[in-house]
Amino acid sequence: MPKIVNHNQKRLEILDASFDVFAKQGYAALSMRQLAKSLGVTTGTLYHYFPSKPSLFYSLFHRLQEEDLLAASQEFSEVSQPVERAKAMGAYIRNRSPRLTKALQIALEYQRVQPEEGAQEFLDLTIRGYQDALKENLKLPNKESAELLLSLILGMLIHSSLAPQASNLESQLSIIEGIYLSLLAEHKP
Amino acid sequence: MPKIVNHNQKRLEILDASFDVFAKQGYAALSMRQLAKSLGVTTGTLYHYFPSKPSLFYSLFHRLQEEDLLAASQEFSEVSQPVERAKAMGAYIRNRSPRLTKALQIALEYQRVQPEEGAQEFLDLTIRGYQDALKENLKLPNKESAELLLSLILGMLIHSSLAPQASNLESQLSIIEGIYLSLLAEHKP
Amino acid sequence: MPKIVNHNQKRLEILDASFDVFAKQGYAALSMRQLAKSLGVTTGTLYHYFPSKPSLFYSLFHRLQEEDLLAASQEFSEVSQPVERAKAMGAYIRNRSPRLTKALQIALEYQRVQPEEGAQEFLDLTIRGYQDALKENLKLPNKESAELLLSLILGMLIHSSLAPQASNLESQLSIIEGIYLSLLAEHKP
Amino acid sequence: MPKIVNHNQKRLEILDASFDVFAKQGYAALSMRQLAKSLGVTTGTLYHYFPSKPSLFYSLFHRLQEEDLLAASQEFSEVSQPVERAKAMGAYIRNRSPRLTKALQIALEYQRVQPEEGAQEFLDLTIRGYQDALKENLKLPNKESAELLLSLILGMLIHSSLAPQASNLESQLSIIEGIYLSLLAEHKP
DNA sequence: AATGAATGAGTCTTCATTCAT
DNA sequence: TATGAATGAAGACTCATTCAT
Repeated sequence: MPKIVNHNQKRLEILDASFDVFAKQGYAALSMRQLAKSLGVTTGTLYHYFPSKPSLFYSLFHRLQEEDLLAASQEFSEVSQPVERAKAMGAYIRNRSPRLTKALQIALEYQRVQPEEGAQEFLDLTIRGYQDALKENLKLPNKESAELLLSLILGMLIHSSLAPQASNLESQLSIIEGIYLSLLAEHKP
Repeated sequence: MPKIVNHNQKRLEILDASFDVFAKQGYAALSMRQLAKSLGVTTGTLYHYFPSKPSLFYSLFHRLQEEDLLAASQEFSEVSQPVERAKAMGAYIRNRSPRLTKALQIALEYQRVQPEEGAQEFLDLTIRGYQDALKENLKLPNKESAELLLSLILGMLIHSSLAPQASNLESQLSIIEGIYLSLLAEHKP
Repeated sequence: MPKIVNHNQKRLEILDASFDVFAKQGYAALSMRQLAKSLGVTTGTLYHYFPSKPSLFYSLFHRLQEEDLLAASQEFSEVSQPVERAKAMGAYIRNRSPRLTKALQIALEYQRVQPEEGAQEFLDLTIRGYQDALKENLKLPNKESAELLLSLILGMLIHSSLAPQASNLESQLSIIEGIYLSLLAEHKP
Repeated sequence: MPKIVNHNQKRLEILDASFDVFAKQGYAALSMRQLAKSLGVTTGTLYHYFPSKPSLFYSLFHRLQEEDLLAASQEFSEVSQPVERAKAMGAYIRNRSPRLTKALQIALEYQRVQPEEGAQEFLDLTIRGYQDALKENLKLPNKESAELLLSLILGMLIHSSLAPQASNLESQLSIIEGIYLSLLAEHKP
């Protein structure tokens, strides 16, 4: 019984430690041996906890998404005034942009690595989860505005990842806050 | 007299034919043998025209970017009324979204594959090129709005690529057109 | 008819130009493309004059051996006094040691490259040719002393090639001259 | 607990078993696959113990040289009379000539395979090691005579390897013994 | 639970060689 | 005669994975 607990706990430790390594190197360029070395274990140990490389990667992705959704709903709920919500949203993105960027890169690779059936469906669900969280937490009037806001956030992250020199997160964030408020306004009167 | 082959033209043919294959499989998952087979040549031929797999990939990326910038500047210039420009922009994205998505995926992998110095700089320049094209062709009032619009477009492409079921391109496009017009309006009065 | 003459002449030009390249790079490490490039021709041209890489190499070796034997018999004959012959021998080795070393390296590789029957026999004949030339030109009393003298020369070349810092050609040459004279003396009284 | 294998010992076993294979085929003509097959392992195993083909070859060469120097100093020390030392030397060469020849061939290829800086220096040191061993064990009067004797031995080995039919090891050995004695004598009075 | 030795298929790349022009 | 495009087998090396201990 206690073994099981430790087993699961160790699995999670491995996943958490793998996040940065995968984000930095990418799935294909990171061998199981390198990953093991980075974590200070051996390949045998990795295979003791995960049946295969893809499976480890999927588990990592699932865990990420769990955590992110949880964090999102915790962080910018509890704010009632639109203007304050707008600022909370900006702060959330600003603070978490490095982590969100890595997570996005991992999601993009997840799609490539997994050509099986369920993967796409799972991605769809995940994205929908983010959208719903946005809609709820930011009290958006409809699905379309949540969709657009998510696109905008994804785009900013991709943009600044692809071309850090050509992208100014701050100036974009303030425009986004404006867009958010106008999305709210459109449906208020 | 040698076998008559226009070396440079054949290079381009190979690149053009490689586009879809790379976009579909991704860089790492596509072996030179598979690529060669897809193109109906042998690996030897590939290496006759390109010194290595990364170099082939870089050439592909360069070519893409050249073409896209050219197409962009040709397509939605020549339109004078803001509302018409907004529609032209929407049409451009709608028509080209599959190709733009592939190109974006290739750009994202380009970054991973090429950790050398010049690559990041080149990506920055490329993105700036797109931004400038947007600003010019859409007569945007300032750099910031071009930046934001590009983020929005990138985000939509990523969004619909990651989760086609959870993303409605059409509804987003009409919102984007509105945003474009309001970006214009802000600086008009 | 004149075509044939040119053909043979070009063959020889290629062989002569190949000598240094093969000596420097070694057989295995020198590709036909590299060789062609070094000579300022194309691989096609190489294959026009030689049916294969081994055959080109064999031809090179044959040519070398022809030339060397000729040069040897020309150079240190015509000297009647033992002491002068000893000095002529020393001078011959001193002057030609770089070329002789390269030729020896090529001979050693020839053996490796050619596992076919005739090759060993040909090498035996060649070495015997050198021995006979030594015996004749240096008026050695018997086969054994020619054998030994050749070993000594080969050894010096190998020695100074393997470890230039640990080998002093000059001091060895003067000892060799002494050995030569004592080999002569043993059978004179 | 891991599979119990003494890593270092297995390395040495691989090197020892590789000696004959490399000596027979030569470095370039021996693929890692062939070598692995000869040793009854897989290429993966080879690369588990050696990071690359050159590195395996270098290790082999280092090991050879270690062993040879050790054997030399053990074998023909402990003999006090010059004439007996001369015979011991002859016996040593006679008994070990096949192995010495292989080692020499490997040394010659080592030079080709390794164009890096340290290699030439290492070869110089090695050869100097042999020379010093000769001088010590055979009580030679000076460096020059050790140099010459080594050249002679190298030459005999090369000679009989290149042209076994044209070379009589026995007759040369007896001449060498004489030369050795006269080298001793020159400096005795 | 954990190790790390072993496997062998697969990767990128090179090369001798052929052949249409 | 000469070119250089094309071939495909083979080379060095890597990697996910298995398994004896």
